[in-house]
Amino acid sequence: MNTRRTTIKDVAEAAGVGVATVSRVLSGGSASPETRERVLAVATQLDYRPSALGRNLRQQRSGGIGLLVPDITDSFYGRLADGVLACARAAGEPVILGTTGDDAEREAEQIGMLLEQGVGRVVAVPAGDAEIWAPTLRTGLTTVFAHRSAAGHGDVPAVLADDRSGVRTAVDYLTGLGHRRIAYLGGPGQEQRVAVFRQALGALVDEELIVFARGSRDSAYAAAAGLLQHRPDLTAVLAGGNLLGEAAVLAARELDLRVPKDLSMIMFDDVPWAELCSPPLTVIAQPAQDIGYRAAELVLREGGRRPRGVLLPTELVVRGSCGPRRAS
Amino acid sequence: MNTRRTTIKDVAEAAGVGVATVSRVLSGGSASPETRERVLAVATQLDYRPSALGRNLRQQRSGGIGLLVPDITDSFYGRLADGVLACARAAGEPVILGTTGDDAEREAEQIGMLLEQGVGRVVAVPAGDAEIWAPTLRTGLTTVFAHRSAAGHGDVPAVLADDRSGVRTAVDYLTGLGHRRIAYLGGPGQEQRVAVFRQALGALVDEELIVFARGSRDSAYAAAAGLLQHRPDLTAVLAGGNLLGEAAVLAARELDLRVPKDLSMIMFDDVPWAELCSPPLTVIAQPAQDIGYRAAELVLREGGRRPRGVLLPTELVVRGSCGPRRAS
DNA sequence: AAACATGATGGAATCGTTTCCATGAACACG
DNA sequence: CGTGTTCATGGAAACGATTCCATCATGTTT
Repeated sequence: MNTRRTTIKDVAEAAGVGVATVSRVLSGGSASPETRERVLAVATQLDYRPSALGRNLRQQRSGGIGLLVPDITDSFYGRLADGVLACARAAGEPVILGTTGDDAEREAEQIGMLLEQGVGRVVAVPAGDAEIWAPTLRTGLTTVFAHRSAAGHGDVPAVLADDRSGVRTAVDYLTGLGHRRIAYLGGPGQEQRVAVFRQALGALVDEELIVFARGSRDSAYAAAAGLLQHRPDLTAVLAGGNLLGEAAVLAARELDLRVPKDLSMIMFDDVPWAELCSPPLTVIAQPAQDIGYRAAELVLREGGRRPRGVLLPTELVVRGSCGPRRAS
Repeated sequence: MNTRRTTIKDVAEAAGVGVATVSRVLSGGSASPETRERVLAVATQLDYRPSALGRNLRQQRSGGIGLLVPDITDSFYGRLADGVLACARAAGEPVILGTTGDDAEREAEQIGMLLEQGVGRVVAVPAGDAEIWAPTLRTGLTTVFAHRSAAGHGDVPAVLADDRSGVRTAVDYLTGLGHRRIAYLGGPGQEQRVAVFRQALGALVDEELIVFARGSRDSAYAAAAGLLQHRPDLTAVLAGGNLLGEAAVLAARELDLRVPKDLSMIMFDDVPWAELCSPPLTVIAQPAQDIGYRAAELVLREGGRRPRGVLLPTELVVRGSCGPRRAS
């Protein structure tokens, strides 16, 4: 099969015009109505599709948008990615996906690859801190952070859920139910949430009840089990993500703790299975898909100056995993 | 900031050689040891990264691999994508992700974009049938199907879970428990599974108990609820995916059916929440991640001829959602 | 009617890389 | 010593698009 791609040259020849004219017509430049029509007709007839390769090389950027998430297996990031994809599709741009495993080094590696590919726009859930991002930002990479911003963030726009309000609501709800010893089970990059947690809890804060896991399921389970075993006196736990929540449910079951009788639970991120769980989990819903969509929108808006950031609302969804403090 | 990228020309100049030599050294061609060393030294010192843009244009393909899945939000496809990403990362190749929503038209659109980007390799969960894929295959796109092959499949290699064995095992298990009226709740592209289901069930098959949903959550719920309401005499249901399983659990709960007392359930695809569910769901586990990894491996092996396909084993994981047939 | 503004048009340069080909040096063999 | 072979090397073409710039035609103003 000798089917070479049809190039702009073929179109130009078939339409009896120069390549420059074809390019102009196709990218909306000025051209006389009759030429435009002829070129368009020939182009569709020949089924001409401009090669992104040639264009990219010429204008020194590949148009597409890079997407860096810690773990595409995590339902939250799956939904976030879906939002980015939806926006990118509307704009006709391809999305290059990479996972960082919440590891700064791996993140740097992925950024290197994106740069090599000529990608000029990135939506990222940052793993490294601002210091690590600074050099790559200086390369001219248009960046928008999603879900969390780099610690000590520079002026990179970020699309975030309103963690502050979410944590406050959760803490208020739990203290309102009479709970005093409330634990926070956190994941990578949740320093700010914890700060708010401390602040909201005030005098009740107990540093031993603040525990961090790394990104993996194993790590989450270990942290949850350790917490519950080490401090059986706690009566409520706030899990900072669906992985952490899953781990907490598992660990509680393992220790024969009854939810919500022995232990009240709130989980960040509403996932479909929260309703299937027994008891159904009370959660703080985050608009993951919106976060992705808005971030993609922001990163594509290259012309006008971008707002510093967007804060999207969270919502407490009360189901059945929280109850009054148990009599101790 | 006037920081132009360092090009191969800069390296050549700094090393006192021609650009051709630099290119050869960097891509493993022949060169004298001392030149090679000098060029390498200069390249690292200048932090030179070859631009994929130039290379791609020259060799008419973009190296990267395209990944087309119905829905990145679905845990199964998330894991599949993770496998593809892992393999691609090992090979240093970028992955362009697109979602098809199990819609042939949208799939065609995504393929068009990939072609435009010069992508020459695709791992896809096909939505359209073989007839739809034929023209794109003729363009020279190296394709590997994952999870399912296009109906009336041509000679495209495919990496599949052993559905046949999975369905048989599930049916055997349910009939062994005494069930006679067993339903299949299917999703897009599960014709082959249903065929096996019919075959395994033999004389027990009841066409009314075979129901299909489209890809969405709503559609899955509608199908499940409709099935359970219309045929309250059925005693077991086999759900063809985690979305379908979720819908079935929800619908059963809505109708106050007790699992497994009133209704036994088996779900295709083991997801983390299957264990959290109440009762924990008996499932047929599929190696989603492996499927993705192997598919990527296959699509990257361009030289040697590829095997026609790979079949990966499934496994019945017995939990608590199946019981003996209820006394009717 | 001359001068000038406007707009359509095509040739050619350009992006950064790979690869073909010619050149020249070094070396081996008869 | 001459011829042939091997090898490293650099110049230049090619890939397919965009875009600068010169050219030419047309219409407008003085």
